[in-house]
Amino acid sequence: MNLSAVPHFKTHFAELFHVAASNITSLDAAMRIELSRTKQASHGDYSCNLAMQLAKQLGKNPREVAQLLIDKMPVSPYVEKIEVAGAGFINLFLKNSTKQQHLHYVLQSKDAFGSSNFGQGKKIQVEFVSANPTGPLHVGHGRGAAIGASLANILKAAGFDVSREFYVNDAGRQMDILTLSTWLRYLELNDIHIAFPANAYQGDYVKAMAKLIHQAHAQRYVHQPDLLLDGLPAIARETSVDTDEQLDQLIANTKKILGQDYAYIHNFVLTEQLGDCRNDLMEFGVEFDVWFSEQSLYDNGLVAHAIELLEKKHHLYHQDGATWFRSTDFGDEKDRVVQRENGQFTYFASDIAYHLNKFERGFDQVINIWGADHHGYIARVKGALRALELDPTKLEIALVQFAVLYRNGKKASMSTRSGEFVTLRELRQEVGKDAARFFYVMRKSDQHLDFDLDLAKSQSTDNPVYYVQYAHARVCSVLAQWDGDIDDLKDADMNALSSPTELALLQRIIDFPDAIEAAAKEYSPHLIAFYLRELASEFHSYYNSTRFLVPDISLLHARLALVASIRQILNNGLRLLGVSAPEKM
RNA sequence: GUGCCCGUAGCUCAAUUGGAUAGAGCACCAGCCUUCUAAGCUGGGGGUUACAGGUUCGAUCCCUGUCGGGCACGCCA
Repeated sequence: MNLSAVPHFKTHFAELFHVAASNITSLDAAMRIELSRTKQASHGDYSCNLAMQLAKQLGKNPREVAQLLIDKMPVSPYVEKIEVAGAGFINLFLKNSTKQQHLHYVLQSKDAFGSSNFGQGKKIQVEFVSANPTGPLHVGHGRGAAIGASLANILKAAGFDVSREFYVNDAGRQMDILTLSTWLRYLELNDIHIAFPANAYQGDYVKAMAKLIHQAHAQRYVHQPDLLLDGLPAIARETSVDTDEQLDQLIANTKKILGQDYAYIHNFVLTEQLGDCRNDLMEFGVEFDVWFSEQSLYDNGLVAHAIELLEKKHHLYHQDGATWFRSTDFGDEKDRVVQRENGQFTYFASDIAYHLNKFERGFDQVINIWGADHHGYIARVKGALRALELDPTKLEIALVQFAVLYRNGKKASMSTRSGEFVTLRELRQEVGKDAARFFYVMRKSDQHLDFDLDLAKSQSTDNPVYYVQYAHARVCSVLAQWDGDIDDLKDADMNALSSPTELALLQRIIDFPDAIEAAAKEYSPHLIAFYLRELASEFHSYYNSTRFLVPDISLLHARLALVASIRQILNNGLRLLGVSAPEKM
């Protein structure tokens, strides 16, 4: 059996309604025929509001239109009955046998059940995390990582051709500050002490990198530290530097003193931090197809190229020695500098080049997952795309709100400038990968997340991760005690699965591909977390009410086919979220 | 001050993007282990969807205003 053979009831019914409606009137091309799942069993399994939408156009009351549609509808092999209800809803009831037969598809599709061709192989890029490689990832990056990775999995399952990308900010001033910080720590190891700037990187990881350089090269990079304070006020000799201008002066001096060796240290710290970041993410179950270097945009002349393009299209002007992009022509609040008075391009300039490059790589859709604090950049980036005559609707920017950690019911400190912040690694060590991944995507991503550390660690009914995993482990335990071949269940007679609980579970199983499709369409991984919780809940209830290992072989096989299917879906769903599905707990 | 996002049960959050009687989980109360994992289940109370208008067959969702909260407003990245 191939996947396309799995019936998709919503599209099936939509097609039937389309035929019916076409027989009655000419359909507006913009009109979408939508099927929705009902909330109450008395309303059947699916309902359609098409009659209410057509009522005005036809000049008839909605219930009348509904009946007309039903009369003109081709017969469906899956439907038990169709009813008009309420204000003009059309409710469809699936045959029990239709629901029961669906288990065959689950057991045969296995890992692929839930996947679809919704995305039609369209090329889609998801760019996420993209943290400055200047220190360890913190818990804020963790949420972006979890959401991005889950979304990429979901999109892939929904039939998109997905590319995961990490944009490495390896070109900017922050990297210079890290290089300076590391060199100063290195000098300290050589007994040369210069007051450490307050606004440089304070973390212990900087000292660790300095130590590595010292161990490998001893005094090789000491040079002439007495020139370091040139151009700085005398006070800088006693107290630490703390303004941006002074820090920039220190960086300039360092570059002069180190000459060729500056590149070595710069490259060393970049490699170290990037490696650490990659490792951290890998342990978190997050991997990328492309690590895209900002520096490469400069090296290949793409930044200059992008700015030239804007110039040619007359969207730039020069003022106060700087070059400005007239983004107010494209809906931004104010114009933005792309090239500074000192000749350096701004971060925005490289970002324009980066997005131009993304579009030139031929993606049908590009998704940026950004921290919510970046929302002010959306207008200018989209504005730049329009200025370059690119389609801004191809770029979707998904904002992720911050996660706030709670311990003992109180806010846990998030980040301070002293370098003392909660890292993603610490979070993983405290609550584990599974809980962290699940908690991060439990809420809609554009909502604030209260991350309860105690709850994430607790091995109790309250913890939604354990709740879902426990359902999986329970099925495994039952199947292990049965000790038969699961492949035999594919041929089981499912007619015995006719209790309300069982039929509800079967419908829930049928819904899984729709849940993935909705999550893909809305860029909303939390829908998968909610779906899994509901499936687990219905399973636990079933488990407590019904015995599976019964003497009647036919009944036994039918029930085991059902719980084996549930296990398969729990497994598939948890995999999308990067959460393990343990066989024992 | 200006712009964007948000306001749903005591708490944390959903609600198929305009559909039917707004749903879950905590917490609270009362029950269920001699039986496939009690990390589980069953039942119960709890709401003027911040407030006031408007749009229509129909609004938590769309529009306007008010109140309250978050974020952003650099030739930083």
